[in-house]
Amino acid sequence: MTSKNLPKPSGPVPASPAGEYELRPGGIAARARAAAAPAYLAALNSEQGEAVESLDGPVLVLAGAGTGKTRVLTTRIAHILATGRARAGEILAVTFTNKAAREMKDRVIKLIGPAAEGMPWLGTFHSIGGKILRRHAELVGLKPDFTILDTDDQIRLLKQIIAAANIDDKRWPARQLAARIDHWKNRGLMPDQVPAGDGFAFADGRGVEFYAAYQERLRILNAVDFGDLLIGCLRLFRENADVLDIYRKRFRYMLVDEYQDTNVAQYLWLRLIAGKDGNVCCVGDDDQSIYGWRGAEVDNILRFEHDFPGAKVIRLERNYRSTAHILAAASHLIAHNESRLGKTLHTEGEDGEKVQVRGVWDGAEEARAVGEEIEQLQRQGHSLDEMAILVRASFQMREFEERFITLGLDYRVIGGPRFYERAEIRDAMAYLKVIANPSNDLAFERIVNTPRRGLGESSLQVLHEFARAEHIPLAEAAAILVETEELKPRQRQSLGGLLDDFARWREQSAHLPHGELAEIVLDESGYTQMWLNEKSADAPGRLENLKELVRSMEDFDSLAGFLEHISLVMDNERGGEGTERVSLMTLHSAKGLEFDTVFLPGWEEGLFPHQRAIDDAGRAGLEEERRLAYVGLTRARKRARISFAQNRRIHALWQSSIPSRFLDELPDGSVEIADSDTSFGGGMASNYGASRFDRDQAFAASYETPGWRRAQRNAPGGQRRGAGGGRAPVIDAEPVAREVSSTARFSPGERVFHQKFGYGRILAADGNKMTVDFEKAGRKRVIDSFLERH
DNA sequence: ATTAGCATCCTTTTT
DNA sequence: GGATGCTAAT
Repeated sequence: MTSKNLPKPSGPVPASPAGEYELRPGGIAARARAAAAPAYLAALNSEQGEAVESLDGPVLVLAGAGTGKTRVLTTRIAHILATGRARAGEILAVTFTNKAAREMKDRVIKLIGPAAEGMPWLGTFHSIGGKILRRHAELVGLKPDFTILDTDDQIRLLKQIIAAANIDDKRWPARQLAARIDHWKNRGLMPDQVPAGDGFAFADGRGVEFYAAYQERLRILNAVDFGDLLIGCLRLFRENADVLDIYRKRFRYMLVDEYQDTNVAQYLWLRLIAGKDGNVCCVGDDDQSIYGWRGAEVDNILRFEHDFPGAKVIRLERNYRSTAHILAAASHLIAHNESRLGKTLHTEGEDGEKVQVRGVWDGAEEARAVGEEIEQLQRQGHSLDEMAILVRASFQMREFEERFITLGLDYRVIGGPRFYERAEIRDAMAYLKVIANPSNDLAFERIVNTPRRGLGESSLQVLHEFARAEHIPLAEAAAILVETEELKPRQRQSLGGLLDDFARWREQSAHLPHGELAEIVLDESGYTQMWLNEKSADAPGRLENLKELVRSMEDFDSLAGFLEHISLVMDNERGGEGTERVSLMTLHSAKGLEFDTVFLPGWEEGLFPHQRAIDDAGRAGLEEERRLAYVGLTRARKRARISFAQNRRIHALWQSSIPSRFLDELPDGSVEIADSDTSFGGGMASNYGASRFDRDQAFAASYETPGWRRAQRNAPGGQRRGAGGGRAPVIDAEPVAREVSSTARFSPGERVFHQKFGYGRILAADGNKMTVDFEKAGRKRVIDSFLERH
């Protein structure tokens, strides 16, 4: 541990900003000066301490799972403040999510008191980017009150652009273009910087053209999308050295959380502000990089020392979360990755239980087994809050939910559609946005005919044409048009009524509390009524959400403040739940969380690792999947339970599956095979053990299931997989074209046997998909390779 | 303007 | 299997 950066134990606090900086009298700062080492430092181990105290120059903290990453980050901030090296306003601290930002702020406050309260530059990349951009909006062609579009608005805008170019948006969907543009923005590319080849990927080379048109539209609307919050800054900084200079001087210390998740644009942004040798501290874990598919560049973290010459790299390898067995399993697994900086996690804790692996017949049995185990743990006094099921794909959740409902087991789904993404919230917001800013065309368009006012496409068309010709916002165009005969009387009246409503609401907004205003608006617009009339099952929930929205508005003192906040923040926090619940979520959303017991179902080839990941990105994709497995395992403090099913229904088709290769990558000594006595005789679970551990053969090759034996029998050499069965070939790390059996192996009328459904007769064949009328199970669609002639 | 029927998609998710 | 989104029909 270095101590050169420590404040001199009893000497005066460093000069300059320190003098201006004061904590509460007699607070921690005072004690820090008095004591040899401040209390907050004493709580750290030596590596953590070094990470906190290495304040000068670039530092990369490689923080393995459960090694106290957040503690380092927050203590570092506290340390900077307490030693008077910088004031709160001189520290830039960026995170990816608002949740992480909030948590960081709370913890700093806990460490050194409310002095941290006013950290204006602690936030997400986007919120800070937005803040900077707003201050200098004119320099990049925007007005300071620009609106931030979300994905939905973005797509509607792109649809218009595609339609305007007379392109079939069926063949070239706006979603796809949005994804492309997003991708470019993630890499920090403006339309004129997109590599020539890239543009051809959309609509025969018009992608870049549309990108440019989209940016132009945004500028006219005085709007930006999420990506612009960053690349807008890039442009601002590059074109205005003086502005960049302001921030370079201001941010004496910079901290970045989850550095492995940064994309190129974020890297460039940071690099511009920090320079080559700024006091930047990036904390991350290359082994937990799981967002490559949305633009994160693992390379950023792998190349850190190269990008910031002379950077100090500190590894945090002491794990405080998991038992030795869990840690061993995770470490052994992740060691199979090639692209990594390499860390060896260790713990001083107990061995604990081994990681349990269980083979089950199908998804239903998997859910049953997990449910049973949860109930058993519950009976032993374990809290449901300390158990989680982490799935690879969200469709896997359904089976668990169904099971838990029949068991009466309380569960909560984490993730899913965010509160503010729900249609009813977005509609309500659109009303408020139009009130706050009449020239917000996208918001106006969204609600002009919601609820139905007879203002359909043709009316809107007229509005659009007029607005465009006159270069005025839609609402303004509407105000003029209602005075004319352009529209049919009914439309004219309806639109006029709406405009009058808005005028009235706008008038009221000046003196009414905005919560109350929102209520009035939702009521008088007929929006509430619209949902009351709706008889679908989710209508009551939507009304509930609207109430929640009104309630949450009361926390803000101005409508504008609320709108700004909500476009960037608003999480779907479910506050005040009293009951204990099991958590159900995807592996991705589990990052950063921890539980005593973690269930990891669905470890099957094709599902996990996911076939698409491998097809799209080959070895890199596989490695990211492996990191996901690593993230999953390291969420567990005491118990990790993995399972795989032999049969799984994917897109309404039954497929038999091969256990995940990741199972083979777990160390024997830390894994045990669960004995599952299933309704199917329980043979296979122990066979799994036998083949894997007793005979010490390549696990998959000796895996004994009826389906597997059959596949082997069918193969000419009795060895190669997939050779004769017409089934998908070995799922490999490299992209592999799926074998399609050209000839149907069965014809209608034939009698067949299926492992799961028993005997039946072929009704129809569609490629390799067979419709079979089973004697016991009824009519099912199955893949031909799971059928046997009988 | 509303709605039924049809095709198509189906990994992960934040801002 | 199911959700979603568009077309065509009323």
